[in-house]
Amino acid sequence: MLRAGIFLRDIHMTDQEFDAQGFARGIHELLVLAALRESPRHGYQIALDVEAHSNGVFRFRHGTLYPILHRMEGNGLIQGRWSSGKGRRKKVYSLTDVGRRHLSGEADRVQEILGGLMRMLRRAREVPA
Amino acid sequence: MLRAGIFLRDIHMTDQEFDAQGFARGIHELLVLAALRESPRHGYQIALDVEAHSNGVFRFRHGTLYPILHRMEGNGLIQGRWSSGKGRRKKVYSLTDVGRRHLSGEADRVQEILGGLMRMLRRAREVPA
DNA sequence: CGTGATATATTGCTTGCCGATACATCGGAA
DNA sequence: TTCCGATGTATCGGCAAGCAATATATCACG
Repeated sequence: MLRAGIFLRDIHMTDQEFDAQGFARGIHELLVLAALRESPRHGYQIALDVEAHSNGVFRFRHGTLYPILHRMEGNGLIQGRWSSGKGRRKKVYSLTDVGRRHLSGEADRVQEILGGLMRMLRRAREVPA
Repeated sequence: MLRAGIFLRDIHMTDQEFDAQGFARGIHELLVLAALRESPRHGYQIALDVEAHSNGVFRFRHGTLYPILHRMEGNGLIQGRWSSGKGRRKKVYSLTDVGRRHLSGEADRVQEILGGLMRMLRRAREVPA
């Protein structure tokens, strides 16, 4: 595959590479991390939060959210504790230090990719009739 | 799941919904459509184009690209013709009318989703130390 | 007492990317 | 001449992951 490209000067600006498979996963993880940014929340609450804050564009299905939470807990990005209070049992997740760092790091990374997509879309918008 | 949300006024602005599975696929298809926007191209050329125009951020693997092209041809988004000239055999793809409409439609749709992600990331950027 | 919201969890189906592999042609270097 | 890398298209199999369906349980309200 061609390695060079048109914009040789900028080629070292970013060695980010787009991983299509990881991207969707990354978005979901980012949504979770962002939801936990300010304060700990339990799973169901995260789902409601994300949906509300995104005007319903982003929505977690239960079969999606919980496996993600478990995976992220396994990765050490978040930490869950069963709430000791009375009422329904709920597992409250909070950001770990790793998760916090990951949030800002990935935010930069993804934003750069989104920027590239935006540029691409702007060009695509100029479709000849 | 909660249907309402904080921004009731805007709720009808977009009934776009984020489909994580379809997103990665959609991005790839969008890249192909955008590459064919101006003139027909064959597969290998599309891969080089996308890679060059994106500073190497977006890159098609062969095992990814060709199945996608076949799928899109099956969907009627693009149309392929084997080049009749001499030299290596190559299949030249061009946008169909459906593909052209799909390009502008999806471009709008995706841009709106990207906008939402951007906003989310900006908020995530303000991570408390 | 039943329904719907809250709350967490698992299983299995399906989809899709991508590494590996295969096959073929062409130009240039050794 | 011979070999290698780039060009060019194609398929298969492994693996990851979302998500519908399903199960379980508590609580508020009518």
